[in-house]
Order: sequence, then structure tokens, then C-alpha cells
Amino acid sequence: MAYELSTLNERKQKRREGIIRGAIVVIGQKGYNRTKIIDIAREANVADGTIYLYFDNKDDLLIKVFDETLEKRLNQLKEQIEPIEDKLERLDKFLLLHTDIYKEHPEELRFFALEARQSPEFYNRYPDFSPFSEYKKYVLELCKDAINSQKVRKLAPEVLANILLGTLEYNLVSWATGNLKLSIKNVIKQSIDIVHNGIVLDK
Amino acid sequence: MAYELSTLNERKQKRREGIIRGAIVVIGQKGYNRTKIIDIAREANVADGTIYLYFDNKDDLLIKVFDETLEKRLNQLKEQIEPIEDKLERLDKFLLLHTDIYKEHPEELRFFALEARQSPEFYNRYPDFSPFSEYKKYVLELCKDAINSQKVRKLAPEVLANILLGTLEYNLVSWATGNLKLSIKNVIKQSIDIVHNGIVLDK
Amino acid sequence: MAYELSTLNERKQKRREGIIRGAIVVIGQKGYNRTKIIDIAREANVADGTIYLYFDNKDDLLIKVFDETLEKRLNQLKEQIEPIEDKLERLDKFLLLHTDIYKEHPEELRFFALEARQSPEFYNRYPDFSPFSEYKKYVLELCKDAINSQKVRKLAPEVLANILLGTLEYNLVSWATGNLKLSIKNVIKQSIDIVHNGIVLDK
Amino acid sequence: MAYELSTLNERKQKRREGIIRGAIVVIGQKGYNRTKIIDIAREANVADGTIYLYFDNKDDLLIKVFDETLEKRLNQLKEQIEPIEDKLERLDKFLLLHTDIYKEHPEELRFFALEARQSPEFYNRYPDFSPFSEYKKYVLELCKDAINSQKVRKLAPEVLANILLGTLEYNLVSWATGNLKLSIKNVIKQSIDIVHNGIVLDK
DNA sequence: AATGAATGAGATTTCATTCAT
DNA sequence: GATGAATGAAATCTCATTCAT
Repeated sequence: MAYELSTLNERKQKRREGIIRGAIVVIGQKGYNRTKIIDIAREANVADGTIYLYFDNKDDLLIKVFDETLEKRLNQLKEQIEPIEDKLERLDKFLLLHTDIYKEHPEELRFFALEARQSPEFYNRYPDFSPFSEYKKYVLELCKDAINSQKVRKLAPEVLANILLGTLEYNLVSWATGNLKLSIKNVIKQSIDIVHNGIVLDK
Repeated sequence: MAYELSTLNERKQKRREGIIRGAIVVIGQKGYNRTKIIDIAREANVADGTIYLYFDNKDDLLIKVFDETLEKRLNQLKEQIEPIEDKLERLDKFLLLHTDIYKEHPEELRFFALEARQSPEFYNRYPDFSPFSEYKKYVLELCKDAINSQKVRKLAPEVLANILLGTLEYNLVSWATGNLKLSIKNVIKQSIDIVHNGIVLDK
Repeated sequence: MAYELSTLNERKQKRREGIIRGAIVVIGQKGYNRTKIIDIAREANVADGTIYLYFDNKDDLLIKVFDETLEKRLNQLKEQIEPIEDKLERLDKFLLLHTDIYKEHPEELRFFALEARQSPEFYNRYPDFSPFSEYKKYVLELCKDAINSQKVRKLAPEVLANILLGTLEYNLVSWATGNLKLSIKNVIKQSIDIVHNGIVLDK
Repeated sequence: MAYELSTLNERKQKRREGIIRGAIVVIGQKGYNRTKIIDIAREANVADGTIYLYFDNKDDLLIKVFDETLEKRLNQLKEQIEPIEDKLERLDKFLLLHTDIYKEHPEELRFFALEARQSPEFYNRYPDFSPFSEYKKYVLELCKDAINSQKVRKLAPEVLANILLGTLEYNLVSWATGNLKLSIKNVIKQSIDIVHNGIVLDK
């Protein structure tokens, strides 16, 4: 009995994940508004009615997909960065890892950067347009730490964080939409170099 | 007679501009998808049917508003930048002027940065998601010129352009959505300072 | 002054006729429902608003066009038939003249036979679907006269009238829509021959 | 399971037929253009959206209703006529059966004869205005056979077919719209008699 | 009298969501 | 739990008609 429940729950969990993956793929491709519930259902190999057993409505689906996937990616990043000692190196590593993740999941990139914000409920849920706030907070911490280390000029951390996040997002979106001439990894490395040069204490 | 015709055309021109302004305001506030034609019509003080005398359909309205307004702003920028001699100074001036323009027109900022891309037709019209390509081209030119002057390291121009555009857009959106703690003008100035430091030839 | 009024009225009359002609042409081509007021206006070289100076509304235009044109054609027919003495010959002549008229004005044929009845107001105005009643009455008279002459069997006049009108309309519509293999004039002549044979007293 | 599937399909079939019947009834009464989708939906006891599960759009509905119903009636006619040996009798029987069918379904008569052609798509689908071509072909065959039998004069079959079809349609429409003074069955019988007389070989 | 820009009522169609099976 | 047929609210767009010029 307990065993059966467990498999039932497992099956449900699998189904839920399938729907989330389907949502990211289809929305990443077609955009939120052009994506019909039935499209996501087909991608996930379920009936459209089934989605409503797992999510309240289309907006709820979008927001849960957004939050859960973002959290997963952030944890993945933190895990790999924590072991690193050097504060400045941590920042570099963050940028490179972020690039690697979305290079491998361009549909997620499109989903996060372009499409997710098209949900009407998004505005009610994130009235200040801050769905990435956890992400930003983390980068801000990394920047503060770097600045507090002896290697970097005494800059406003938010200024640095926004340069990094802006550069990262802009280049990744350009790449994902086929508008980047150079290799994305290379561009990020060169960008890191420029910013390094711009923030390190005069040697 | 000639005079009367002239006033008629002027009135039509005014009306067209009123609709464009109304579209930017309402879409900038509510987003493209939540904006109904009737909303724009009310903002512009016309009947909904009137909009269809000036634009083919909702998508056509959005794209024309986008293209025309962007072109207007770009010309405005070019006009003020052209007189400047120093290539590096030009780049700085661009960033500051761009900031000034959208600081004065935050509804346009929201419209351009967040909402316009939500039109289904946007994807057909700009399949590679490059509605800002004219804008980008211009910045790329400014970057090339700066790099070719003797003051800046031999960087890939696209890398520099993307740092600048990414930083600019990210900060402006943060500001427009109330997520910037510091003064936008100040942040841009400090960002310029960092990038300057990062790109100038070692003194 | 009187002269000027006269020319004014003449000009108005001309304009009215132009609109009627335009309506027949365009409606005959595109059908009532697909014809926009602006289409008729363009065909008649007037502004759409002008039509409302001469007709109450689209339905009123249709009905007036219908009634007036039909009356004109009926009078034209009567004029040519009246001189004929022989009652049976009159009937034949009617069929041939009717054919000639619409062979020369296929747009009127389409208008009368196919399109006019598509106006919503048509049903209110002719609740028993009898817009051609004057026409039918006349044919019925011709039939009665022919039957009362000594040459024709004592048939119910309505039966004969309906054979003639049905055959006439069916063949003309077939012809006007390109669905008649043979020559229309020939078909009508052969049809007359058959009906003659079917109604004359045994010789 | 198989049983359940079968009932589901049966239910869907029933619903489809209900919509078709509703369309014929309402369009036959009000005309195509005055008939709103919601009218048909109400007549068929479904929601308006439901109609779009079975038909692509209003035009598609009209055309499918037209084609399917016409085919059904033609098959019904053929079935009853085939057993008859005598070629001339077949022709008579056709006219009488056709009359019987539409006497029993006057709404179909109105639908076919008056309203169906009002759909815009009708023109694209039947550019030569020949939606009844199957029907006509069949009558033409009957006429040819009758003429080839030894009983009838060597007439052009199309001439005979058009007399019959024209007479039939004209009388039925007159009857259905309340404009026939005599009994429809009687009128058709008398018409048959006249045409018989007109086409048989001199005895 | 003529124009044609503006109006706004009204209809088709879509698609998120429900619920009977 | 899963399905997918059915629902019906809501939005775009059309076009007959009006009316200021």
C-alpha cells in the first residue's frame, strides 16, 4: 500500500515535471501568448484537462515554472561557486557558469529573458518587476565580497552588479536569437577582462 | 482651399500622433496583451474604429509605433552627438543622452524594453529579434571609432558595444520599474567610469 | 433662375441614375452582401456620403433600384408586345424579348435573379417573396389570352405561366453564370417549340 | 470500452447532425446573413463555441450543410428511381419525388433555393455557380435516356432538362413562399402533362 | 449640395477552463 | 487520476451611417 502510494506519487511527480519541461520548451519557442494550454499538454503527452490537476491556471503554471526553475538553477550555481576561495575569482566563475548553463538550455534562456514576463499575472506577482530578485541578491553579495577584498576599488556594489548582469543578459539574448557574431563564451571572457581592468586597484 | 486642405491633413497628422502617443502610454503601462484597442482609443480620445483608419490592425499599430518612435529617438541622439569631436567623448555622451531621453519618457522605455516584443507579429517582422538593429549599428560605429582612436585598447568592438548597451538597458529598466536604489544618472556615470578604466590604454 | 434650377435637378437626376447603375453593376458582380456602400460610390464617382442624399440607406437603395429597373424593363417589353395581334405569338415574343434584354444586360440578370433577394429588408418589403409580381401578372395575362384564343388547350394559366417563367429564368441564370453549353437564344427557341407542341390543340 | 467509444462517437455524430439541422432550419427561415452563429447554436442546443469544434467557420458550416444534405437527397431520389424500367416514367417519377421531398421539407427548399448562395464563400467554392451540378447531371442523364428511348422526339437533352428543372424550382419556390394559388402536386402533374405532350413522338 | 473622416454597434472566432465519463 | 468535449466570455475588426467642413 505504502509502496503503491509511493509509485503513484512518483508518477505524479514525473508528470508534473513533464508539464514544466513542456511549458519551458513551448513557451521558449512560441512565446507565452502564442502558447496554448493544449500545446503544452501535447508537448508533455497529457490531455489539456490534466494540466489543471497540477496547476491552478495558465498564469499559475507560468509562475511556478519560473520560480522553481530559477531556484534550481541558482542552487546549481551556488553549489559550484561556494568551494572557490578567491572573491574576485568567484565573480568570474559565476559569469562563466551562468553562460554555460544557458548555452546548454537556450529554451530556458528565451523563456526567462523574453517570454515569462508576458503573463498578465506576472505583473501582479512581481509588481516591481523583480522576478529575478534572488538572483540579483546573490550577484550583489558576490560583488560586495569582491569589493571588500583588497583587490578591487571601492565601488558601489550595485553599479558593478548591474554592469555584470546587464552584459550577461544582453549577450546571452543576442546569442540565443542568433544576433551575436562572435562566440558567446569568448565574448563573456573578453567582457570579464574589460570589467576586471576597470575595477581592479591600480597595480 | 489650399489652406483648408492643409488643416485637414494637419488634423489627420495630429490624430495619428495622438494614437501613437496613446499606444505608447497605455502599452507601456499595461503591456501589449492587456491593452485593448479600446484602451488606446480612449487614451487618444477617438473611437476604436478610428484607429483602423490609420493602422491596419493591432499588430500593425504596434510595429509602426515601434519603428517610428525608435527612428525619431535615434535621429535625436545622432543630431546631438555629431558635433562632438572626440571619439571617446562621443561614446560617453551617447550613454548620457540615451539615459536622459528615457528618464524623461519612462513610458517609452517600458514600451521598448518590455512590451513591444509581446506582439505576435513582432516575431514575423523581426525573426532574429533585432528590432533595435539600427540602434545597435550606430553604437557599434561609435565603438569602432573610439577603438580606432589612439586612446583605447584594441578590443573587439562588438564586445564593447554589448557591455554598454547591456548595462544601459539593464539599469534603465531597473530604474523604470523602481528597482534601482541609486540615482540612474549617477549609476550610468559610474558605469562609464568603470568601463573607461577597463578599456583605456595603460597610461 | 428657373433655368438654373432645372439644370440642378437634371444634374441631380443624372447623379441618381449613376448611383442606380453603379449599384446594379457592383451588386451584380459581387453580390449584395459583399458590396460595400463605398464600392457603389466609387463606381458612380461620388463620395459614399452622397448616396445618403439620394437614398435612405443600403436597403432602401436596393429596393428602389430593384423596383425602378424592373418597371422600366417591363414597360419596355409591353411597348414592343402590344402591337402584336396574335395571342400565341405575343407569348413567344415576350420570351424572346426578355431573353434579348438580359442577354444585353447580364449584370441586371445577376442582380435580379441572384443578388437582390439578399437584402434583409427585401423580406419585410416582399414578405411573400413576390418582388416580380407585376412581371408575373403580365405573363399570366398573356397566358390567359393565349388560352382563350382558340389555338390552345384549356389549361390552368398559372401552370403555363410558371413553366415559361421557370424555364426562362433557369436558362438565363445558367447562361449568365457560364453554365449553359448551348446558345441561349437557341435554347429558348427550342423550349418555345416544346411548350407550343405541348399546349396547342391537336391539329 | 469499445462500447463506450462507440457511444461517444455516436453522441458526436448526433451533435453534428443537430447542428446541421439547426443551420438548415434557421437559415431557411431567416436567411444566411441574418442568421447569427448563436442562432444556430440555440436551435441545436449547443454553445456557440461548440459549432467551431465541428466546423471551421460559418462559411464552412454552410457549405458542408449544403453539400451533405444535397447528396443525401440525391441518393434518396436515385434509390427510388432506379427500380423503374420505363425511361419516360423515370423522368416523371423524378419530378414527383422531388416535389414530395421538398413539400415535406420546405425549410430545406428555402435553404437550397434562396439562402445558401448568400454565403461569401459560396462564390469561391462554386465559381461558376454550379453547386447543384450533380443534381443537374443526373437529370440530364434521365433526359438523355428518355430521348434515346423510342418514345420521345430527338431533342437536345439540355433543353429538356432545363425546362424540367426550371419549372420544378420555380413552382416549388412559389409554393414555399405562399405564392402558388393551386396545389403544388397538381401543378407539377399538369406541367408534366404539358411537357409530355410537347416531347412525345406524334402518335 | 458634396465630401469623407469619424463613429460605434455588432458578429465571428478563440481558447482558458470546467466537468461528465 | 485522466481525458477531451463542451462552454461562453471577451476582443478584434468591419462597415453602414452621420455630420462637420
